[in-house]
Amino acid sequence: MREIAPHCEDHELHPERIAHAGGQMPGDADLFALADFFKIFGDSTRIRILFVLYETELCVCDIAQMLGMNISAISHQLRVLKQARLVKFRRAGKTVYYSLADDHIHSILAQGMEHVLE
Amino acid sequence: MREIAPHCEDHELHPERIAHAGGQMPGDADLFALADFFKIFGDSTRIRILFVLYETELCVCDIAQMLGMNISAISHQLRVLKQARLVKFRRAGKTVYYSLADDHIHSILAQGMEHVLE
DNA sequence: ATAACAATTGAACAAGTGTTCAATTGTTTG
DNA sequence: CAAACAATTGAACACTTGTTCAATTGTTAT
Repeated sequence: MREIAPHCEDHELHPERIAHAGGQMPGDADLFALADFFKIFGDSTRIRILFVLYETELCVCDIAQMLGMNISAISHQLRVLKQARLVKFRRAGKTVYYSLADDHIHSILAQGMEHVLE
Repeated sequence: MREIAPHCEDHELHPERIAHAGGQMPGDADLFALADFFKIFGDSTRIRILFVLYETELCVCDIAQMLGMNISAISHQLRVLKQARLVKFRRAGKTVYYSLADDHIHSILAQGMEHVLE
């Protein structure tokens, strides 16, 4: 028997505010999707990968060298970024070139960085 | 003796691209700060808290009730949001009211949600 | 001062996550 | 076909993180 929010069970403290806040909220599914979306950006390795791809496409090897990490680690993170559709790729012979998926990603990175720098 | 990016040590694959990509990159400190910033949004409980606060201020008890979680869990997450300056608060007697720190937070949430919904 | 209530805090636990190492896939060249 | 190289994958590990429970702080009212 698990107790949840025990203090407020009987007397809602601010029912009118709760009604207002809950009025036009996104659904739970969308909220979870949003958290998952931000989660991708919440890792320094992935952020650094996204920024080295900000202006040009690069192969896995290039990225690994620029970040001073081994290729396997980069490849694992590229897979995450790929699945989240933040990067796209094209194969040219043995080499695979990665780049940002679309301009939306640029603007999200830019806005986030703007907030951090202020 | 740890090996890093073993394949590309001698022959950089795309030195001109690397120079281009690394040209006007943010410094490492800013990149790590940005990752930490996004990390805050990357949890469904925190995202839901931010959204119930989107239009109105609420006390801890209200939030706990709306999210169906106990007060302690909410309070812990509010501390994280407080430290990251995503929410502000005011005390009124025994009750503490939380609200979004500034309009910047609204726009980041809105832009993120817009991306998820498309 | 004592009681009651909102909220915070700390410790502990379970669950999730990023990196490494080794092995494997896919592609090109001799 | 075999060798070489870019990249991917899986398993294991250490590390981080969110929630819970219990105890504590801060405020108000009797």
